[in-house]
Amino acid sequence: MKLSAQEEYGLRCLIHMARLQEGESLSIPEISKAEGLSIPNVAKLMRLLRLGGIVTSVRGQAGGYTLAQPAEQISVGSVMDVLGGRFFSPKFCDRHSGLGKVCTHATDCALRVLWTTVQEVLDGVLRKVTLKDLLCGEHDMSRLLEQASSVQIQPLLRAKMHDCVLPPQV
Amino acid sequence: MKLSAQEEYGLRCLIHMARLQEGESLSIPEISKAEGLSIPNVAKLMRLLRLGGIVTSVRGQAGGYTLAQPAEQISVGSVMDVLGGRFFSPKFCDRHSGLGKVCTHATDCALRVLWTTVQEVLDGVLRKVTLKDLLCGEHDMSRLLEQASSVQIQPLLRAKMHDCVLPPQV
DNA sequence: CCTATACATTACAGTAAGGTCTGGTTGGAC
DNA sequence: GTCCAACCAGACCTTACTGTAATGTATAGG
Repeated sequence: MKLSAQEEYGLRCLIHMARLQEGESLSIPEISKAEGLSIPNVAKLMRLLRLGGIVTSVRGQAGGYTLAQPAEQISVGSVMDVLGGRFFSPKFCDRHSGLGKVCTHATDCALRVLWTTVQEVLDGVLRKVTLKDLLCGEHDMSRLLEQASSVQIQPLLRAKMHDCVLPPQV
Repeated sequence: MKLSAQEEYGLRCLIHMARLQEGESLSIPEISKAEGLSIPNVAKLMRLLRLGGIVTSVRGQAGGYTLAQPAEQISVGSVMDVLGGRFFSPKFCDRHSGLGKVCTHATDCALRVLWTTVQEVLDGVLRKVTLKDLLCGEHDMSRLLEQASSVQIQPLLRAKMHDCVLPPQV
């Protein structure tokens, strides 16, 4: 449950692109120089982001990368999904059932509810912060986060609970 | 930023131990059987938890593991720290400065504020949930999480901001 | 004592992720 | 048409994570 290098570096590259004016673009060497990352590494990150639909590229001598949408419409959450996957995906329980085919707690799992909630809380914060928000300084950033961090996820959880058919408690 | 197998499996083992009565203990083979994990893997997980101070062990024929504290005093957050490390540790920026010695954004980094906030939000949820809470069913769990997920972290953030000496905005 | 049981420790193999390197393709400039 | 900058793609290497194996050590019971 650690922040990964790809997530950090990829977002840093995007921050530079969010500063561009209409019609401008950035090449891989330019991003590399600005961020202090190797050219091959930037190329890989930008490819990932292109495949994820976050940026678009133009080839050729005057080519480069631009954001696929305006900076204020790209959330940090959507970028994180592309760069590092989700904290708790639906496939997680299938892939971690231990030696048996199904998890011991398959029918009634308090952990699963916990992880789902954590995922919702994360989404609540990360989907409210856009690339444009990251352009301001630390100080302005903190103001935005005060709002985003007090997420109300009760309705989401309730809906989820209704889908669960619970066995009788022993 | 994914939930790791160690975090999931380790917590599952602890859930079984939280069900023990005073004076009882669980051996590695017992945990292994209950969770459907291999004996060596359980041994590795329990060793980690012992080194982290979460459980205590007794050797010998009548040995086994017990929780180091009552289940209601062990938070999921403290267990996660032992099993998978923290989401955003202070060392992160040092280790991900790119090719240069210091990060390009060292002086004023909106990302750093974002990650710090995410860490606070995670702690807000995970430190409020204890092993004892995980013993109940999914339904009861969701009630607890409704409270824990509406965290107020503003005071924490404000304090953090005061420590930052910000350069003048351009 | 001696033995069976159970934890402790170290080393190792398989797998996935992060980064690098190389050759290929595209497209504008001259 | 030729050249070159820049993107594109895949293979490759290094590192960390995950799970396994084997050996050592401590305690209870006969």
